[in-house]
Amino acid sequence: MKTIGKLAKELDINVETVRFYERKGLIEQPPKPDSGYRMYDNTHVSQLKFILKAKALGFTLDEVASLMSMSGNCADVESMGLQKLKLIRDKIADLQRLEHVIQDMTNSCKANQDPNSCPIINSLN
Amino acid sequence: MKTIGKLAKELDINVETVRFYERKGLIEQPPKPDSGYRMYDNTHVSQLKFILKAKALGFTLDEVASLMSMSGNCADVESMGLQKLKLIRDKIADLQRLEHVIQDMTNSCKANQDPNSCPIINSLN
DNA sequence: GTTGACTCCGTACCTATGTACAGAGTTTAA
DNA sequence: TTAAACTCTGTACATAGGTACGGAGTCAAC
Repeated sequence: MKTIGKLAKELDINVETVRFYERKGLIEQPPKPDSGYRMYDNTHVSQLKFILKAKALGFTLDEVASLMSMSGNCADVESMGLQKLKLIRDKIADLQRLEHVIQDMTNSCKANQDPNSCPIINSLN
Repeated sequence: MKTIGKLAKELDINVETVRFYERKGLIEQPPKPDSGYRMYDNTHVSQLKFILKAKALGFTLDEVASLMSMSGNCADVESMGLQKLKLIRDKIADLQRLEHVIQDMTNSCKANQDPNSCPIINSLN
């Protein structure tokens, strides 16, 4: 059993973040003995690690909550993964379009001989 | 000369957005005759189109402000473009890593035979 | 000339994910 | 035993880019 400070340090997150996740209902309420201090055990550590990993994969906190409540229903989880996958791919496609546009623009800048005008600014006008 | 409502409609943006950009200093202050109503001309239309195009390329409003104030200094503009390009490429790389991880996960789900466990949930635990 | 549409200003609200702080109580180490 | 460190609750603040609203004034059409 550890206090919130130890827990946060162990997971390298902020104390306030732990309380924030508690308010959001993402982690179980820890028991609070006489002192009023939250006391955490390894269950909470596991839950928080789960949240942090899922977050790192790009799931929002609401999605993490869903994932946790699906507890093992593989079809549902897979469907959520596929949905996220589609989102990621769409975003990649978006960014690649932007990449090419901006690449072209900066190339025009490099080729530009006229010091009094800029191809990027011109194409935005 | 047109009022803010006509302008907003022409550009298909919100009236409040126009005022918001004005507060941010992105567009010139329009004259306000006796009525107190803002009156816009084609200069403002051009400025707003510039903003909308730059925004669509992924520039933040602060960056748009910089772009507009660089007025023609091609080297500065190019440098900003290259910076944005790097950011976009980093983000793409990030997303591609995620894409592969989640792809692998959902593939494991498809291959999964055990109805009582989910490879995605397991790998997050 | 009146009614409805439009505009004004200032401020609050929204999303998502936290972070910070004030003032009070608790625990721990020297 | 006392000072430092920690925790509590509740609320405000932060980012970015807007959106919404209240109450008052103005304009346009019938």
